[in-house]
Amino acid sequence: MPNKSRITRTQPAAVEEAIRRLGRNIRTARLRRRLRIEDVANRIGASRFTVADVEKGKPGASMAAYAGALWALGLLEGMSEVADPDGDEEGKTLESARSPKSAPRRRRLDNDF
Amino acid sequence: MPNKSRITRTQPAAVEEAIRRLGRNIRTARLRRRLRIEDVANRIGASRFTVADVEKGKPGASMAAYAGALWALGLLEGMSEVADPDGDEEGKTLESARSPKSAPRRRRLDNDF
DNA sequence: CTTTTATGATGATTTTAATCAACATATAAC
DNA sequence: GTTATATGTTGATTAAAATCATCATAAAAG
Repeated sequence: MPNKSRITRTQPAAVEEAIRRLGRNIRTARLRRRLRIEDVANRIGASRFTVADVEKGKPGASMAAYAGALWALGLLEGMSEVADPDGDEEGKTLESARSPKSAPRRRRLDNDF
Repeated sequence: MPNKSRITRTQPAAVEEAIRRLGRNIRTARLRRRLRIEDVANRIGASRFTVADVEKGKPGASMAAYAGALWALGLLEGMSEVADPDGDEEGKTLESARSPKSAPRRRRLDNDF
């Protein structure tokens, strides 16, 4: 990351916690399968340090590292359900029969949020 | 990433596809909520470019970026279920009543996989 | 159609992720 | 207990992520 990388440092507590939990889950799954960190690393072409970061729930680690670890453990399918449009009830309710390709225009000075 | 960054380049097709799908799902959820890429970016303290990368399913983008986007859309909870130990039937079966803190020792020259 | 805004694309800059080496520690196997 | 292996830690190196600026394109609103 470059310029004032805010994203990896200033994150809502809920986000950091969710990532840490995912890391712990991955670690639990690996140990249950009797695999070493290095085994997982070898399967996805990464170093043991990167996989260790994933298990620690490091926010800055790449999605490729997390998804790769899940794949190596046979747990990738669960990721496809995250934010699945079919399960996004709130989104379906908000959607007004249309499927816009860009967000609606904002009026000038409409700095909401 | 540094030295010969393999992880973000050499990924199983299934991993890349799963990440792309997640990105598409995030985009769909955002549009349903009538939010701009920039709105999501502002909520998590990221640039619009980073959020755009997430929606494109860029493997190298950080987990913080993906999780942050999910959080901004109220979809973070789904992430907690990924690799959830309680739902990992295969893992539970493999686990032999014990909870080892490190993987089992490997005999010399046991370069499996 | 016109206007306005959201998004895409490219290139440059800066911070950091991913890597490796070396050593320390902890845990499993015996 | 001893031994061997898995994991943790620290610091250095290098490539890439995140950022920003700018311009181009596309789509919504009127």
